[in-house]
Amino acid sequence: MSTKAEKTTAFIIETVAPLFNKQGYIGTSMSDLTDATGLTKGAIYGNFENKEALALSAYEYNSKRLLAKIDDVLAAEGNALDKVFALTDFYRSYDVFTQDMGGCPILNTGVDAQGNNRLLSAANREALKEIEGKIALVLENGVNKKELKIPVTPLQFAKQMFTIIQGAVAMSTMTRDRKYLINTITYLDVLIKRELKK
Amino acid sequence: MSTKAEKTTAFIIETVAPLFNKQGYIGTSMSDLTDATGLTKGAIYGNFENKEALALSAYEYNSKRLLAKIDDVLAAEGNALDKVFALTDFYRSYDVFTQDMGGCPILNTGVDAQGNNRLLSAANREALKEIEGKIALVLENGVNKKELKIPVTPLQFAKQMFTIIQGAVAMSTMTRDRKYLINTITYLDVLIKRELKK
DNA sequence: GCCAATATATACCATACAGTATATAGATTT
DNA sequence: AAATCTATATACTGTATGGTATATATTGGC
Repeated sequence: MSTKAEKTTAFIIETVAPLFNKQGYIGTSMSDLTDATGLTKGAIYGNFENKEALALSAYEYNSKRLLAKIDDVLAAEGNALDKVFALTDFYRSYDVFTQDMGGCPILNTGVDAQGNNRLLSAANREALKEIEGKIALVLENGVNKKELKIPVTPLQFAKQMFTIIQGAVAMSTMTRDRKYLINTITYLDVLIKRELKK
Repeated sequence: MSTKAEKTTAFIIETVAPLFNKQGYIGTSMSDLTDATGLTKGAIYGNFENKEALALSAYEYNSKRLLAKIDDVLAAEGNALDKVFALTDFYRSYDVFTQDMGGCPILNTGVDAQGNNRLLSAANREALKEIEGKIALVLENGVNKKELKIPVTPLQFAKQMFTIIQGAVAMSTMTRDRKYLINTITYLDVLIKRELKK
């Protein structure tokens, strides 16, 4: 159990993840990484095969943090509707949550990797799918327990919800104005109440 | 009137705009540009001060194309509601419109330039503001002519609408699935009918 | 069709890039 | 504590980068 290497591996990932997220894959150079970590190329290449492998690990680190948080939020007390509102509540201050990640990993990597990195792009699509699945599951359970009614399939509603949320994330990211998050989530809550009320 | 230079300047911008849009500012190298245009660095640097100035021109070219199209769409026959639906209709097949641009310039540049290029980022925010303004103006005219009622200010409603639209653009871009566009716009039309009906 | 002005191509710079081979330091085992 | 194994630092590749100085076409005015 080589604890030393595992620790530095983890340290590198944690330190480097926000950089990749903020600056993109190509926009982040190896010297950015050595500067940020205080380590040398030797250390980094000793722990990762190449820049792409590190970027992928960094993305997985970010997306797993987000997914874990969403799990946590969706595990809120109460019925399915309470869980859904716990989620919208989380996204209301999503900018705060993603601050030390360097922004929304889904949006940033999803757009950045699009034309530049197939692996990252695929990992991003996977993460997206997982989030939609988690939301859909809550809705499905709610339907089964007759806590709510949905006009479409749970997955479809989840996709619709998440699209609106991600729109708010995109707009507040691009304009650097958190009002987009706040106002859109407020409106989304109204919509959810209208649509899901039993 | 040096027609020659003006022509090549325009040619360079047109040829290069989709590349910058697809690959991002840093992700697009000067050799990408010489390859795509068939010109040499001498020709490019003879027409543009540097890479950044060219990228900015390319972005302006794309965003102006989009803004002109939006103007065109919002000039549709009929009352304000007809114009709004002409807009949602345009966005329903937005992926087709942006195909030869290399994707949505607002989203791509908005996210890419965020951490890498202040000028591009500012230009993008400006374009965003203009789009919102155009939509808001249509709504305002509709209110004045008593063609529709809005529960909030025209600008606020425009921002809300555009956030949902941009969410659909972001999701369909990241997943490469145009259903996000189609389904979200369909739902948005329902919402608009509900909210704006006089 | 010649000449001046302009526009493009060529050849070159310094620097930054991702990546590697090897040396040194640090930890682990006995 | 010695020896061994592992992890990090150093020094170095070759290549690509954005940018420039200068040479060569190409153009438009007369």
